[in-house]
Amino acid sequence: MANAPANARDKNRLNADDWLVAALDEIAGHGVHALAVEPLARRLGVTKGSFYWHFENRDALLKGAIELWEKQEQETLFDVVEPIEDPRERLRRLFSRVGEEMRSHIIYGELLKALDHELVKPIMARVVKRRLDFLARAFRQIGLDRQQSQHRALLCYSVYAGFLQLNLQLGLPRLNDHADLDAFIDHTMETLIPSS
Amino acid sequence: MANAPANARDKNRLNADDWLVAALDEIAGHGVHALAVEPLARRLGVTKGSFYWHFENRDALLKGAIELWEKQEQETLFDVVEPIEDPRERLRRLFSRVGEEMRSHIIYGELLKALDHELVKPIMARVVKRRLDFLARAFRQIGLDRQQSQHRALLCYSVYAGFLQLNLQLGLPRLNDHADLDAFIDHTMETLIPSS
DNA sequence: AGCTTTCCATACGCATGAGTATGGATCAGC
DNA sequence: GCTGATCCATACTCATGCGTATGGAAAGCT
Repeated sequence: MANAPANARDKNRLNADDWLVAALDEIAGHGVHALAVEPLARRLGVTKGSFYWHFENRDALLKGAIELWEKQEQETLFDVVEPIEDPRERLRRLFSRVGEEMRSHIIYGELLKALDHELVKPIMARVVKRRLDFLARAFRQIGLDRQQSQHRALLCYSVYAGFLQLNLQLGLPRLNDHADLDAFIDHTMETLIPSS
Repeated sequence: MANAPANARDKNRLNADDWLVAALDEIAGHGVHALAVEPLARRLGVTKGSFYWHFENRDALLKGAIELWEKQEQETLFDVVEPIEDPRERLRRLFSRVGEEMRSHIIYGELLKALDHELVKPIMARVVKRRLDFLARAFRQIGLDRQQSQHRALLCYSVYAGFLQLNLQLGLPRLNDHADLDAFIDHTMETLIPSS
């Protein structure tokens, strides 16, 4: 009875969550296609025998890892930004998040690159839809009409997705130090968030 | 003497260019990581023996394919857009290209997803730099200062890169038909290209 | 103490893909 | 019509990764 106490690490044995966390590390470090059970087992100091006790197969690990990320993401990001009443301030807070919580952005960037995977696509589809709706709602509150709000939301989110790829993979020209990154984010907010 | 007449297909034997074209097809269809010589050989109706005659290894094929794409891309896109004098019109022409020449965009999107590959990164780095400079130059001519031009260029290019991922992989909500896509592109141009 | 559940190691089989070695077939040129 | 270059098939080796089968050790319960 009672759900397993999650990350217990009783003696030095593993549970499913340990594998999920390690899987997210691997995704963050080398991408979805690099997520393989044997290398992961080596990193955890065990063998495949352990893995196939906790999971049905590799896809189950991948699915669990992504859903864990989705859960953490929704808690640590939207539950903080959502309650802000002023829509402009809410958007600004959201934009400035790009310079923080790197791990989550990195994982998202890797998931974006794996959208062709049949397991990743549906999960990401609902994540993207939720975020687009969130953005569109804010622009709606600012005063844009329905169509403009949806377009502006997609525009903003495209910036986010594209910037992640360009900035994380290539070390974008001149954006190494934090000051320039902040300047760029400011420019982006001024351009994409209507002021009047 | 004289360079081999490229795509000659003399009898029914292959040359290096045939492999490069097929490689780009494979990249466009299933991404860089799916580019493998044995499946490609099957698709071409030959065996690996043929491949290793024309190429040193898989990396050579990948490198050649990307550079072929880069060459075609630079010819068919920038040589057409570059000569337009009015910077705003030049940018608009560039933006509207997103709805055309899908194959090239698809390949670019796949290359974006493979930026972690050591062979892809340097090539894409120079492609991105060239395009960012191109964009920044246009904004400079419109009247933005140096910093603003660079920021706006990066902003535009992030939109491009991100939109590719979202639109090509997920079938973005509501943007199925061409009319909505055009409307979104119009919205993007109005937002990102200064009017006065 | 004995039994059961939980977690993991070992040792398989199977598939895919890279790369090599070698010989056969075909075509050009003399 | 012989020769050499070109293009490709066949047949390997090697490495990696998935998934399974099975037994063993440790922990918990009774």
